[in-house]
Amino acid sequence: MTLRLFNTLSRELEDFVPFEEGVVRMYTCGQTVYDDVHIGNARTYAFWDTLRRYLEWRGFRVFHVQNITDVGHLTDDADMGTDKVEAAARDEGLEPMALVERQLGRYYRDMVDLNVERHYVEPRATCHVQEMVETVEKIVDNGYGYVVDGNVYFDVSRFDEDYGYAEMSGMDPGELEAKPRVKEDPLKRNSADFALWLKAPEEHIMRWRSPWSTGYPGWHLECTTMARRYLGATIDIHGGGKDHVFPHHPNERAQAIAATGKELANYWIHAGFLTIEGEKMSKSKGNFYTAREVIDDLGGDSLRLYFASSHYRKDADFSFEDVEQAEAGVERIRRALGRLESAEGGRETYLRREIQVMRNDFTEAMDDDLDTPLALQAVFRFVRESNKSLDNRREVLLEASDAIRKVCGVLGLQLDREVEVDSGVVDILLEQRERLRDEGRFDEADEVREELLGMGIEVQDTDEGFRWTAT
RNA sequence: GCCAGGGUGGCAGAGUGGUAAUGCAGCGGCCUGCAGAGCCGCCUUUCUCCGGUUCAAAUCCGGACCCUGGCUCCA
Repeated sequence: MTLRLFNTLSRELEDFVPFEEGVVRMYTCGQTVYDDVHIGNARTYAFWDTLRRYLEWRGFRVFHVQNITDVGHLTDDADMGTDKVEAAARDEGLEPMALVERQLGRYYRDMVDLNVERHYVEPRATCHVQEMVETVEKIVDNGYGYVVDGNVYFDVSRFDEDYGYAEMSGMDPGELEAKPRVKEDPLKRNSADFALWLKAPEEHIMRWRSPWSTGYPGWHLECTTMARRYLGATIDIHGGGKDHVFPHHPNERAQAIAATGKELANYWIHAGFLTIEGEKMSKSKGNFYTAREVIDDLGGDSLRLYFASSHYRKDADFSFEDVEQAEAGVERIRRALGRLESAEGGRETYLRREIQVMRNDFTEAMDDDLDTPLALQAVFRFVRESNKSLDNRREVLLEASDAIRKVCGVLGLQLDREVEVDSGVVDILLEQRERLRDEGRFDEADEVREELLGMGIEVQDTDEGFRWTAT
């Protein structure tokens, strides 16, 4: 069995073979920290996290770099050079870097609650401008860039002739036309060309020195430069949202090849969108939720299970109801773990075979381009098996719970519950209830149960006595 | 217009030629003092529509309809 990934470059499922045996170098496009992480961003970052954890499950050593963009590139109007970070900072009356630091804090809090692991390196764009300038110099030296009035542009038609530009997106550079709403930069030779370096207008705060002008880098440059800086000339996996299929990734790729003659990445992976009521969420329509509000409402595990329950390349239509469904699924898994870990066990060992079945099914599903919904099927099937198998030896039950935790861990589930209760009081009430039940005073026993429920303690009676969980 | 991807049962969502996974919700049963959880069964001859290929199609071919995204801000 080998892992197969859908490579946007070939539009086919391909066997995944890393450049160096046993090691995976991956780079994914990260957050521009001028605003809060929304659930669409969260889905994509959670997916990279699952991909990375799965590669590790498969035995690879993974170097995963995800950038932090702390400078805003351009907004709608390509000519004006307005910077998103700068614009957001102005709106809030903050210095740009103060805004960045605040948003970065919020970003990390979201990632922690989503159980997205820290990345190997999290390079910041503003720390690498000098290296971006060097990339542009190489591109110009190799004849793929041209300078006009302090600006530098990438010559797409020249690149297309030499290497082919349309491979990933299917977009023919000759047929590219700017949308009517975009004011075409008159300094470009062709519509398909894009900026490598732009001269900063007087009022522009973000500005760096370069051989061509005091200005700022084109927005495709940071990934090209930082991926190579930390992972080497050709990386294994480059990921991003599917909106990057064009123009961002073809341009990154073109820059990298133009600068060094080497392919930037062997596998290009693109994640689908989360929509709301069938429409892409966007700031202007206001139809989006922040990851924070969903996490606060339903918890990180619910969100991770919700994400895992649809395939990463497919668009998914977000609704709170669906996350609530996922929450119920998380509870089902948690209860099964509770049973396995607290049961006394018996003498059987047949559950061991089922553990192996689950692991195999899980791996097979994940090998098929990270089919997490199918992988979940294996988990839930095993949950049912284990619920029926508490007559197995205790060590087997613990193996089973460990297997569930590991497999769910790949999907980013933590499955632990915060318990903050005064166990002394709880124990007294539980004891009291048992006594009342023994005496047949059920009405009073039920009152105690209600009282416990009010404290967040749910009591359940089982064959082996009562059990309680914190809600 | 050009490029890309979709339409599966109440909901979500797998499934690329051979009885439609799995989860959620609902209903019935077992269990229970009751409840919950758990287990068993049902909802489920149907996969947007129309043709075709095949012993056999949600799955392959042809056509239609509908939806979403990208086309230089975007996960």
